Amino acid sequence: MSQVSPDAIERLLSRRGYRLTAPRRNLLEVMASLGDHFSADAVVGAAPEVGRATVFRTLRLLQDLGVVCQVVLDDGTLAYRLAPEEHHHHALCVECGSVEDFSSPALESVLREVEEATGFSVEAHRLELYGRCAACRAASN
Amino acid sequence: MSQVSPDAIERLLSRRGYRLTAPRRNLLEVMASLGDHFSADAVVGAAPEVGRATVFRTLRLLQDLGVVCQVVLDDGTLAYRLAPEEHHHHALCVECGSVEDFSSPALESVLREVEEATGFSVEAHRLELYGRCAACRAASN
DNA sequence: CAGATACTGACACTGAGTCTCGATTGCGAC
DNA sequence: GTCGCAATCGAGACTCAGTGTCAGTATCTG
Ligand SMILES: [Mn+2]
Ligand SMILES: [Mn+2]
Ligand SMILES: [Zn+2]
Ligand SMILES: [Zn+2]
Repeated sequence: MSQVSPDAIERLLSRRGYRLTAPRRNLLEVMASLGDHFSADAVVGAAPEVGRATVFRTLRLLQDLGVVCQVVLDDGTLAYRLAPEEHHHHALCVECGSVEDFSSPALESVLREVEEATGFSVEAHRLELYGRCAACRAASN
Repeated sequence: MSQVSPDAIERLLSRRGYRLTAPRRNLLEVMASLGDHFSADAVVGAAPEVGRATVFRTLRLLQDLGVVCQVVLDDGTLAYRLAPEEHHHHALCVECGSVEDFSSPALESVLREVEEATGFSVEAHRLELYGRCAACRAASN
């Protein structure tokens, strides 16, 4: 469940047969510097040397590799996030804007119950929580 | 958990002090005719007499009233849906494209456990399932 | 170090949603 | 009924997100 370093991602890229290009290295650094989630255009803005199309291509590639995931904000817009390769969900703080990953075996097993009850076979799912993080709650006690 | 009729929504609008205008009536009919979920532009296309801005304004109003909800498709794009006012989630069939609502008390109680374990206080959440519906599974047995 | 080809960047394009502002219109008051 | 006026509307320009094309460039393999 730990953060993936740009370095490790570079190794993953070449291991999978993708080329290690300057734009890709560049974008990995930028994303790591942008905090816990970022919009596509924030990346574009922070990497002026890299073309727009390349930013979107790279975002998609990294999603396919499982090291970038989408975050659905409360208004429905999408953000992106360097994320652990494992399955996880997001808890978004509406006060400070932070995103935390979490996973819950109990939750996954409830989904299996839903499958049995409804006949729907779940191949993938997405769960986002919106609320206030522990730090913000402590602060405004 | 039942479908909300255009008529009932019209009554809801005036009860809340909103005007019953021709564009609003028109859009409610159109949405009811568009099936279980639809894009904003599908509504625009199906209601040529109504201005684009009004379509988006009306979508937002109906979301605020709780009779339209967002559906996050598997690629992250948003669709809309005339939906029950109660809290619910979506099961999207990747084969036939249908959307079904469901709710699960067990799931909600797991979220309360997550709250206690993490200190994050959940004010809202969003869960979408992607898979194959019972009908499609039966068909391609 | 050369060649095949994966990758890039400029640019034009689509789709989704917002904003402004002058023109309409629904509806409560009379 | 009709009057007044705030609520609403429509046109259109604008922003932001993402895609497709295509000629040029750079990476990796041999
Ligand atoms: Mn899960
Ligand atoms: Mn729920
Ligand atoms: Zn917070
Ligand atoms: Zn189906």
